[in-house]
Amino acid sequence: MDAFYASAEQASKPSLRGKAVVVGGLGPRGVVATASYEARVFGVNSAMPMAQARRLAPNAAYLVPRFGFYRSISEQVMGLLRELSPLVEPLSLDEAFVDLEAGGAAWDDASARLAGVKLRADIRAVTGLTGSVGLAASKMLAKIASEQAKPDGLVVIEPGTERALLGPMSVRTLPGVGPATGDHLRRAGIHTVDEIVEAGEDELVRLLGKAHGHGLYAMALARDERAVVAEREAKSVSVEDTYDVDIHDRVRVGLEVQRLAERCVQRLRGAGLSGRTIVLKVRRYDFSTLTRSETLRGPTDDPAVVREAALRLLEGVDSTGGVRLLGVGVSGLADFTQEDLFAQAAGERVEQGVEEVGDDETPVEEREVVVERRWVAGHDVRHAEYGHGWVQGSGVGRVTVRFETPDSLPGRVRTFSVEDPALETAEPLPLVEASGSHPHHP
DNA sequence: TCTGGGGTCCTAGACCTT
DNA sequence: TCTGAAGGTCTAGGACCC
Repeated sequence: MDAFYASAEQASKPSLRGKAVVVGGLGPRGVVATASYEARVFGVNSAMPMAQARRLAPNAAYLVPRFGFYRSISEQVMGLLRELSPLVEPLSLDEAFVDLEAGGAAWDDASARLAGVKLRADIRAVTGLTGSVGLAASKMLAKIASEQAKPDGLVVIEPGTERALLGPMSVRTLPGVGPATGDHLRRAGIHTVDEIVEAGEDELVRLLGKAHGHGLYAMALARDERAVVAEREAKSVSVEDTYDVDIHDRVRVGLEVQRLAERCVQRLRGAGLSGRTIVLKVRRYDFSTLTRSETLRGPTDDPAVVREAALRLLEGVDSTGGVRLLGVGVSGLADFTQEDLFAQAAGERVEQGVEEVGDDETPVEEREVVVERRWVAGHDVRHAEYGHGWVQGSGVGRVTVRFETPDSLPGRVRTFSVEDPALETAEPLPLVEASGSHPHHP
């Protein structure tokens, strides 16, 4: 999908169409998740600090991501892909590999191109958004083709033309070559894919190590046999928070770690999983990051067990100077808690009050805070009189709403008291009229 | 410029077992 | 019994990806 989050927001909010839109974290330490093509003109790009984006494009619309909304669109698109083949490998909400041959949807150049053209039309019809398609004989090349196809295009890499196409490209084009490896290669005088081939496999292994060296050399020769794998199982579950200002108070750090542990377990349980290895992640004031992990005797999904493990790990971490990020993760996953009978028994004892004296501390997040209704910029609302709209901004007791829907003209703005009883939060509206949402072909 | 959140994979050393 | 090779597991860190 092209500039997915930003495009979804533009489709949902007519007044933003054709305008620079930046989606990402709005806090002082936020980064850009997606910039609309209009915003990219100003030099705004993914992963850029929000502060920098605001300097480059002060008049862009800045929005927080609405993952639930994007997920619902993503599911529609993935559904279209699964009609082409059972072998669909999602990479993220907005990207996936499809093995067209396995699905019988394509067997040669012409049929593949046809499938791609039709897919793009279907995506457009079902979601109202544009997607780009790259067609090639391997994952690596399909990915490169789709990059070239963006925005709103289709690119085929014809069999036999791969090496010539790849040769002059930057090493950074190849999957697995990021900033560090790119620098490493550059220092060795290797800038292009052709120069990787010239350097030879042994030299690459010497430079980058076994796995990476062999892998990259194969990629440079356009050799990529990786299969499209549907339904990859998760290997870890983690949550992390970056704080607006560094935390110095050790007690506060401990409380945050407990909160994160609870959230992590919620996600773990939600997925019907348990895990054996607990990981604590700490990013310090100077951005240095360290992890500490502990492997239990068996998998657990018990919040108390994960919380205690995380706190034990924290004891071995020096946080003087302050902490900017904390994270808790669980890996070594198993389906549910099959072999955790001992821990379960221990947990039951705890619940019966046999163990653990003096643990009357309420977990932080349980303490109900009396929140006034919060109007989140970018989120949908409904007003009793004016209908559906979205929050453009709020502050000092007022909230500004723009009244428009995906199929309306750009709407006008009104301001209300944050207490206005006529105003309520609302779900995002579908981008395309539900009726003809799925064009079925004869 | 000052760096999110959720993941995956690889490496390498320590330690243990065979 | 000693020694070494080989392999597994645990831990920490780094690179990369979207």
